Amino acid sequence: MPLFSQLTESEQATIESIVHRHHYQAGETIFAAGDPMDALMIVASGQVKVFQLAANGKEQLLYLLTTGDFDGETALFSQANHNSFAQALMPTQICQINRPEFQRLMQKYPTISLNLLNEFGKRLTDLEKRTTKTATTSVESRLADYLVETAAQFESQNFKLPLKKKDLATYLGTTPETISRKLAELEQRGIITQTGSKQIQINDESALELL
Amino acid sequence: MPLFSQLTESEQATIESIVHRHHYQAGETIFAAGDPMDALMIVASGQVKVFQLAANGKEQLLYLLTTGDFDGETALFSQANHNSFAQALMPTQICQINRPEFQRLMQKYPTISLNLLNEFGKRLTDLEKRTTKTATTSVESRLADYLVETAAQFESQNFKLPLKKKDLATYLGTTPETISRKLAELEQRGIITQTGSKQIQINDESALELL
DNA sequence: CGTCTAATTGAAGCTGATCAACGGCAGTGG
DNA sequence: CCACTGCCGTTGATCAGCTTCAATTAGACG
Repeated sequence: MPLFSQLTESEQATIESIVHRHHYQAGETIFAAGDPMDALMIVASGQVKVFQLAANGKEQLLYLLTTGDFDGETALFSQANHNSFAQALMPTQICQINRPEFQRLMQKYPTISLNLLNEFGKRLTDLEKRTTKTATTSVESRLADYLVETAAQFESQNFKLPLKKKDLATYLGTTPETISRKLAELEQRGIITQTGSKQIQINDESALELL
Repeated sequence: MPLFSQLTESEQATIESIVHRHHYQAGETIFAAGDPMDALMIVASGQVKVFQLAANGKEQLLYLLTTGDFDGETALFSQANHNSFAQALMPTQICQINRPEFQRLMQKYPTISLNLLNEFGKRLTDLEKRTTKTATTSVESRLADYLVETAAQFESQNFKLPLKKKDLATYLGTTPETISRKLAELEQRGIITQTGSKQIQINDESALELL
């Protein structure tokens, strides 16, 4: 729980008692756009995708949350509704803290708001970068970029995509067909190899980087 | 100064004494990507554009700051470098507060960090929405959306674009040529009228909204 | 008044979306 | 254990929206 990492064990235990736990199966919706947003959601285990739906029905993947990630902070201060959807991608444990209780925590432990500010900052920086990439570069280079970043996360040149290609497409602002084609093209050029389904082997990282 | 709005007058006066003032002319660079980020920047008067440059040289406009807006918060906690550029679009007054002094302020007046959190939240929500729009809808509908929002800000159906079309293009993730064409098309359809340069008259707001 | 940048307009080309059909894999139920 | 049924992913063909390049005009500012 990075949010509470600076607290002592007994303090963290107090938080345990405040938290409400929920379990979701793969495919289940955790919240939908329009739902009142009155709690902070922390992913205890599993994987959650957070996305928006455009008026034309197209999906945009915003965040992929895994253990320790959280969401729903935006309106922990002012009342508001969700503007995105959250869906479990696998069996997932969620902890929730209500707004009033979270506000009390923040007052008691100011370090929490600092952690929050840091997390917000990271997210902003990340989104700014993604916005720029999506608007100014080709699908090919966005995909290349994603592969490099993902390899860095896994600390391995051989990894399994943590996402369905369908979702990866909406993350990169494109379609599954295009992803499929571009990956095939990269493989043909010898830059990557697709072993199993979703399993990717990077052969020439520098080539990827200069796309 | 929305950041300090909850403080008393004398407290705000104290802040006055901490602040470093700078003046920039139209076109001047306030900071560039790679510069060390060690101060919070507040726009006292004027207009500032914050943008990123992609590897291919293309520009992406992220924020347009006017009086009272601020930037540079992302690294008020951890040392880091700017990843964007800021440029004055007209004669502009800037107030700066160094990291250590700002941190002291935050400790003394916790309301400031709440204000910061709120502002971060707004920015995140806004960016998420923009990312979705850019990735999932046509230039036409993004432009229509922008016109509606801008009219709402000015509280008038007849307003002057606060931006050069060139910059508007990078804001909407397209090119000046396309903006020009789309505006001409909207005018031909009778939905808007372009009176002076940059002066826009909305004739049929509902038509814009359903694009 | 002259210069420089912004904006417009035209023509051409390309990237990527869309539509449709097929193959494959996984989970389900008999 | 096998067959059935969806969904995911792939591949092909077509098409449109937008970018790009180039040339011209308009506008801003000293």
